[in-house]
Order: sequence, then C-alpha cells, then structure tokens
Amino acid sequence: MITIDTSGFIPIYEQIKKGIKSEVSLGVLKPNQALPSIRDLAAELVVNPNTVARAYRELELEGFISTRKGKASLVAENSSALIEKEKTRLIEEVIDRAISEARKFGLNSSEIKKIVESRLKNQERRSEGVGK
Amino acid sequence: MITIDTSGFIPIYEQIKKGIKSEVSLGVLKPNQALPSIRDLAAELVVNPNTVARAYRELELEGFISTRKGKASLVAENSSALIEKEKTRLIEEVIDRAISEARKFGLNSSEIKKIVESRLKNQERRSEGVGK
Amino acid sequence: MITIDTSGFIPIYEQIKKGIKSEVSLGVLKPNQALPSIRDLAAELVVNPNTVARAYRELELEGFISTRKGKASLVAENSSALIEKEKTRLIEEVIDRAISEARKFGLNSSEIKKIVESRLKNQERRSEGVGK
Amino acid sequence: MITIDTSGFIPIYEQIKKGIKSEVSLGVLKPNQALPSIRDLAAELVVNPNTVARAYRELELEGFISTRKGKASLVAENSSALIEKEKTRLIEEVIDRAISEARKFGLNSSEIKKIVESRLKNQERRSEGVGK
DNA sequence: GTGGTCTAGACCACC
DNA sequence: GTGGTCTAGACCACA
Repeated sequence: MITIDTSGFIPIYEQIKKGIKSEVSLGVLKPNQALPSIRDLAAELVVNPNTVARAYRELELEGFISTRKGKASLVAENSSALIEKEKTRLIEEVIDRAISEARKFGLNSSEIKKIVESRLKNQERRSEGVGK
Repeated sequence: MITIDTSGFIPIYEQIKKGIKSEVSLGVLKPNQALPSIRDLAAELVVNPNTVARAYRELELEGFISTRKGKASLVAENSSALIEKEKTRLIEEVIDRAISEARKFGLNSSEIKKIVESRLKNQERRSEGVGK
Repeated sequence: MITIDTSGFIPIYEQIKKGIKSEVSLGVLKPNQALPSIRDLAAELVVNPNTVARAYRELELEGFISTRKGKASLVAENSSALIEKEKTRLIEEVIDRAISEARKFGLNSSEIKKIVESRLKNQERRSEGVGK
Repeated sequence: MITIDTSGFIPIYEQIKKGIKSEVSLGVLKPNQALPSIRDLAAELVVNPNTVARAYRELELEGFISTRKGKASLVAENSSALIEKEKTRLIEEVIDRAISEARKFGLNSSEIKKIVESRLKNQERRSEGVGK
C-alpha cells in the first residue's frame, strides 16, 4: 500500500508515517487493529527495520498508535479523530506548496488550475490503463 | 527574492538553485546578466558562502550559468531555453506530488480540484490584503 | 590505486573522479560493486573526507555511481558503457594537449612520435626494473 | 601566437609563460628583443593586464626576461640556452603525463602509439584545411 | 557504520 | 573584489 520514493529528499520514515496515517484515514487500518510487524513492513518496503521502527516510534509519540514490547503495535483508539484533524492540514500544506512553487515560475491561478486538471486526467488515464 | 526554508528537508543549496532558476524563468535575471556574488547572496540569505557556492557550481554543471574565476557569474546565454524545459517538469512534479498526497487520503479528483481552487482564492485574498 | 598529485593545478576531487573512472574502465571496480567508503578513501589518500565526498557526488550527478544514505556507494549498472564513451574522449584530450604542447616548441610530427616512443620504452624499462 | 584555454584548470599566467618560452625557443622572440607591452599582450589575449604582469614577473624571476621600470621588457641574453634546457623537460613531462593517463585506462604501448599517430594526422589535416 | 548537509575559515587564482 | 579548492569539524538521516 505504502510506496517509498528513495530518490528524493523526504526521509523514508516520514513517508512511512504519512502512509500509515493515510491508511487509518482511509479505514484500511482501524482503531485497535494490529499494525504489520516492523520486520514484515520493512521487508515489504525493502527498507531497513530501524527505519520502520523510527516511524512507529514517532507515530506513538504523536499518539496515533500504541506499542507494547513483544506485542504487535495497535492503531490508537482515538487515531481517527487525531488524523482527521491532521488530514486537512497535511493536504492543504502540500497543495499550498505546489501552488507557491508554480507561482514562483510566473503561473497565474487559471494556469495552475489547468495544469492540475490535466495532471488529474493524466493520472486517471494511467491508472485505468494499468487496471490496478 | 529567494526565500530559504530551513525547517524542511529540502537542502538549502537546492532551494537556492530553484530560486535562481525561477528568477531566470521570470525574466528577473536575463541571459548574460551578472548574478549576485556568492558572498553577497550568502549574506543576504544568512547562509554560509560555501552553500551558495555549491548551488552556483551545480547550476554551472547543469549549464544554467557560467562562472570564471575573478569575474562575476553570468546567466548562461541559452539558460532561458534550458529552464523553459525544466519549468514544466518542475511544476508538474510538484503538482503530481500534491495530487498523489491528496489521493492517499482518499480524495477524488473533484475534491482535489475544489481544494486547489479554494487555496488559490485563499492566497489571492491574502496577497491582496497584504498589498505587497 | 589512486594517486594524488597535490603539486599541480588539477583539483584533488578531479583526480579522484578520474581515478575511479579508470578503475571502472579497467574492471578493478565492476558495476554494482561497492566503492570504498568516503572516510576510508579519504584516509587512504590523506585527504579531507569532504573532498572525496565531492568527487563521489559529482560522479553520481554524472551517472557513474549511485549513492544512498547509510549505504555504501555503488558503481552504477551502466557505468561501463558511460565510461567507455568518456575514455576515448579523455585520452584523446590529454594526448592532443601533449601534442600541441610539443608543437609549440617547434617539433614536427615525426619528432613527436620519436619522443613518445622513447618515453614509452623508458617507462617500460623502469616498470620492469621495479618489478611491480 | 599564444592561445589561451580558459576552460581548463591551468592558470592563464602559466599558459602565457609557456607561450613566451615557446616563442623564444622557436626564434620568434630573440635575445635582447623587446616583448610586447603588458597592456598590448593583455588586449591581444583578452586577458587582465595583471595576469600578463604576473607571467612577466615570474619569467623575470626565472631569468628568461629582464624588465626595467618604464621600459619594455627584454628577452634575456641567455634565454635561449635556459629554454633549451627546459624545453626537453617540459615536453617529456607533458608526454609522460599523457602516456600515464592512457595507461591508467588500460592502453598498452602500441595502442598509445596508434592514438598518437592518428591524432597527429588528424591535426595536420585540420590545420591544412584551415590554411592558417 | 554509511553518505549528506552545513558552517567556519584558510588560501589561491584571477580581475 | 571575484569564484575555486580544501580543511576541520559538527550534526543529521539512514542501515
């Protein structure tokens, strides 16, 4: 489910954190449900277990999951609520960043809208084609 | 002109590179025009000269500027053409990233479009308010 | 393997780059093989790690090696092909420079050929003598 | 007569020094003959006068030319002898460097000889074509 | 342990 | 004054 981009500057553990949050937000992971073990997820993402461990650790610090030694980590009871609050912020943040980036290159609002629409269509077409 | 975000994950030298490219793209910097000296720009951005030097060095390797010892760095003759090519790539990249981020949280195309439009308006209103 | 000439005008990082390229070209380093770590190579060459880091960074930008944080740098999959292209260019460049240098001092083609041959023999004799 | 390569790492003043030496060696400049003024040569080479001044200064230190304030610099009486000694050394040095460069990339003596011959022919053809 | 970024500060080559 | 190279050493991200 989670996809890792190793080429960029965004740390892998941040990408994992965001991935878990998005899965909770989507209902793929539900409160009190067990998360994949650190080893399993690390194997799946082809990533060092320490990296997954760090993502889990920080998610726990932020209250999204709870971990106990020797037992699987659980999605926190109130994680949905927490994430719902974060969700808007996260999305607006990334969209704001994209917009300001485009503006830096001199695009105005309507031009930005056009590109967004064309990229949205572009991606839809691609994902239909792949059929996944 | 260039603003540095020291909080994030994007290296300062990358932000400087992007800043210069956007200024060339906007026509603030024109081909054969002198760039600010490394020391000056470093002072302006409150950053170490080496960091600016790295940005300039990489911009030269990529062909956007030309530097000679003892002389100011110049925007390359063909930089506009080079950057025009990059511009589209850079903008689409950042917009694609924002879109995929939003999709991860379960938003569909029309929802994304709505948020984009609302953020665009939001920013317009703010910049009008500031009047700058 | 790599020898650094600190006396000349050629930057150390350039000498390191050329050294790595020649080792790939010779097959001492093979695609997907790990390069010596920055710190190790720096210690071996008695050079600052930053200098080696710069060489590695530029080699990566040029596509000869690939690096990931926390992992050793690897010789790129397609490095052999890339370097084969560079090899001819590099050698012709240095030979052209030597020839034009000799011509500046009034030597004609056959005189240059003679000197080249005598230097070639000279070196062979020396390397035989050393027996290494 | 002297050609300057601004792209490489070899300092311009070194190229000028070598150029003067080669002209003395070729007899273009003769002992006791006046050298071009710093300003004139600088203008001709499109180079900063300070750079030419440095070349002249070092040539004087090495005994190849003599300068007196307010008067043109002169080729030293014994410059030919001095340069004849240097000439062999300079040429062998640059040829040795080219050879060792080629060897680094795995070429053997006969391969190097072939490249040298082909480059020699290549240059002859080009200079005939240009007719200069 | 690895590589990546940044700072501070030195020295050089050139204008 | 300019940019270029190098060192020394800190801190971070990742394995």
